[in-house]
Amino acid sequence: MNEPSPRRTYLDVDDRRRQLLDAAVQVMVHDGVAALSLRSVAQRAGVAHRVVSYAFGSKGELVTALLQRESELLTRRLWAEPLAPAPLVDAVGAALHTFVDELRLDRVRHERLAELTAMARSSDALVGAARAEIDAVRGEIERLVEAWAAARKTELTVPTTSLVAIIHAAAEGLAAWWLATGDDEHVDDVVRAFSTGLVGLERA
Amino acid sequence: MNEPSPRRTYLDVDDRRRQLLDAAVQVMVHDGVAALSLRSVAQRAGVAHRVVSYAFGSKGELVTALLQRESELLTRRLWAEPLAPAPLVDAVGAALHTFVDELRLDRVRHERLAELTAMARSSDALVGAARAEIDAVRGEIERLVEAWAAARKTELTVPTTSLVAIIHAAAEGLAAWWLATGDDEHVDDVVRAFSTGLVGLERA
DNA sequence: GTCTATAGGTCGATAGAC
DNA sequence: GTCTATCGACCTATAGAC
Repeated sequence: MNEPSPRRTYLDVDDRRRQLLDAAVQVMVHDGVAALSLRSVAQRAGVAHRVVSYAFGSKGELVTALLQRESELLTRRLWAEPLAPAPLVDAVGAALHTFVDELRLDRVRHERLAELTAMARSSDALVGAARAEIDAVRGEIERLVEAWAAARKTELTVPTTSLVAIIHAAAEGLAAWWLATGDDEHVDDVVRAFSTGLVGLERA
Repeated sequence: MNEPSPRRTYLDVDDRRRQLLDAAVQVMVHDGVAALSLRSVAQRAGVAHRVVSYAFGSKGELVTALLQRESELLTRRLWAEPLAPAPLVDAVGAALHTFVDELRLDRVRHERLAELTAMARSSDALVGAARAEIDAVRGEIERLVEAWAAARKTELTVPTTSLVAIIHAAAEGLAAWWLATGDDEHVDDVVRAFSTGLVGLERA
């Protein structure tokens, strides 16, 4: 019944952390953020729960690391594609479509990250990480916009920060609305409206 | 130290529930969703924690009732103003400004409701309530759009459901983006872009 | 008011890497 | 032999249920 030789596997702390974060993501996706605990993560990873304490020091550190890694990874994925060197309206419209497609590929995971982020905002210990996530998103969008502007060689009629804020808000809206409703039927309408809102922001 | 006469106050179950939900809102706003417990709510209301069990049966029922009441109340508040009988772009732009103003009046409370809703989506017991919240929002927007259309006597170039989805997504975006960033400086830009996206949806 | 389950945190011992 | 990572056991606080 019992294993003949318990054969411990020894990992470097950094590797162990990565492995445990993978396990944490699985727990979160499968059973929800509320199910995250030292024990559930340890069980999923096949180690004693003490190992999680050892690797992260405390649950707070685990959640902080999880939020950081997930938000960075998923944010990068969502904004991986460069903006096409086309008129602003078309470029952003295409980007928003790509954005939704990316959400679709890992719907539950994005949903759970949203939950984790919402939770983080009301926690003194995590509010910093939530703030960093938002800054990272803004940064990614800014990067895309600047690359696009350089390729297009046209001028904006508004400051870059305004355009970034608009695209950011549109993306948040798309994410929140689609994750909540799953309304595939109206995605095109919403994307079209959001991109149409950009007319006049680029000087011909 | 103790009150001389403990003078119990007896309340009808419905009144007691209302009072406890008020207390729950206070706990949630003051200490976050994670701090919600039978005991914290009871303490805030000044009753024995057993009373909360009696009134709601279980914590799940308490949270369900809380989510229902909060989402209905706040949704109604956000969409209380009728759409002005003006061109669609202007009417929706004004509505979105009102929407943000309303968010501002009770920022933390809206933030916490968002957290509660995100949590509800991954809970089998609460997903129904979360779904109902979304339907209620859609219903409110639909009501406003229909009243506006009746007053304007113009036609839409898209189905009503499309316009509702667009406004809904815009509102979600505004809420998520503004609650996350608190970026008052760019609210006007975002609202302008979102309403500009509606050009052409109304037949002149 | 009490019981119990859960979960975070900690200690001593040990297996395995170097 | 020493150091690091691992494990199981234990303690305590919290919170839901009865």
